[in-house]
Amino acid sequence: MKTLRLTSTDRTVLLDSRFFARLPRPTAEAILEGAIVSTHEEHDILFRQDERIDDVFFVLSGLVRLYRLGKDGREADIAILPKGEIFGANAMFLEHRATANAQAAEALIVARFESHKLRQLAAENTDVAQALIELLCRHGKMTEDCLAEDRLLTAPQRVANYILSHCPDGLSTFSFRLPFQKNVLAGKLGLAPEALSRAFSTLRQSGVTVKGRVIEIRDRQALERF
Amino acid sequence: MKTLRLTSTDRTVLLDSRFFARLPRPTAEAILEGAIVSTHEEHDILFRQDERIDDVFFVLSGLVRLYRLGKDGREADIAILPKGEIFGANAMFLEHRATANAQAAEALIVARFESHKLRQLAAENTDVAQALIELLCRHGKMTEDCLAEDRLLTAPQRVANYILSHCPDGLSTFSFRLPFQKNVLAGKLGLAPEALSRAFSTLRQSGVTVKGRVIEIRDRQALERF
DNA sequence: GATGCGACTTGACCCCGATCAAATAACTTT
DNA sequence: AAAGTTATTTGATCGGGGTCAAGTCGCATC
Repeated sequence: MKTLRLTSTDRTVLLDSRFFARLPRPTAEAILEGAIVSTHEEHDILFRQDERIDDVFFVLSGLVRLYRLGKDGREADIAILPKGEIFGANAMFLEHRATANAQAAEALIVARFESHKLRQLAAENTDVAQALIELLCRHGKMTEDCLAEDRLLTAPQRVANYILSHCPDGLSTFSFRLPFQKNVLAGKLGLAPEALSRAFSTLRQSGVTVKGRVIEIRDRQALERF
Repeated sequence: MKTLRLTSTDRTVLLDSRFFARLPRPTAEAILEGAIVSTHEEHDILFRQDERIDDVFFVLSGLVRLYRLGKDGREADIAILPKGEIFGANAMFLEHRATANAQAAEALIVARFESHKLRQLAAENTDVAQALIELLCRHGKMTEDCLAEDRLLTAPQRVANYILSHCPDGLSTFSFRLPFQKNVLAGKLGLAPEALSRAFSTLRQSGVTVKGRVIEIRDRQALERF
């Protein structure tokens, strides 16, 4: 891990992100003040479940995987965070204890902000508080979605859903590139890699073609029916 | 459904709840102003997923079940809310759309507050905003816990966990009464009722006795090992 | 374009938990 | 307390997905 200071492109990524974009510019700048940037290799651990953390993290580039560990060492992904996402914010209000492990799912650059400072700001400034509230609502809803998918959908259905979530409305045929390794996608969907693979081959009969990381859809309706 | 006004015991339940207790009394009172109370029969639906809701709800007595519906009509519980819990708050910040169905899991009394008013208050008053933030963090963590349990634990392990969460530290032998029907517990744990029943009989060999709603533990350690 | 390694797929097998059906227990009502 | 519900348990069966073991593919490197 190497630590650096914010570059000007970093600032752009930050200020354009959902969280900061809704804040008045000076407020956002105030938070950026004192931010530290660090780079990490794939598989590096940023922090562990139940560990004390005193920073809030922001993904400048790369991918973070949040996961919990079972007693037997098995891992359950809680969330996959791409560029522009914040994590570790909930720890601020939960005794500063991380609720999950955070790992770089690929080469990664993060910015970190002192959480006591951010928390202080949230306590004084309603804009910051609002931004946090919206962040937490969005994350909460995503976790709920995940839980419901796990309980209601089979593997092929989850994959179909995932694909559809990347397919703009209206288009019936469509193709895109997976934003990460199938490995990671499997974890995100709560599946073993083998199960993801099998799900893709099941979906072949509904017009889904997989070539490396590129997914092609021939028939949106068929997927929706699945 | 019948609608009433707040009784004085209602006020006590509200003001003693985690959400309101952390607010300055006058602020709390301001929110209670204009609250409406309604009673519901078991199985009544309070609102449906994606429906517009303009209130935040508070459980005065009874039990609420939040669940999502699958395309095939199957249901997945997102949360079970006992007396003192708030729900529907996240909708305030998500276009006023409910993220799940809400149903009375037993005879129920709820208070409701106009969400635009509460939201307004949160935007002006940092105490209210803080209270909301903490609420959302707690709920978020609970959903995460649920997701991780689903992915990491077998049915008997989830049940063992649930029992342990009701067993004060230190005690090795212990007994308590389930706060709701096994039916509801099954849903909360993401199990079919039959699976819950079988889980209980599996745990019998680890010193768990079930008589109606009463659960008795002979050996805490055995449960923890499970 | 050959080589090599890691990512992905496929096959075989098995276990957990869903589902359906039926029996039993626990409550309500009367 | 008897009758009728409604909850819960138990049995039997089945399917989805996890795991382990081979392959095979894709991609980077030279």
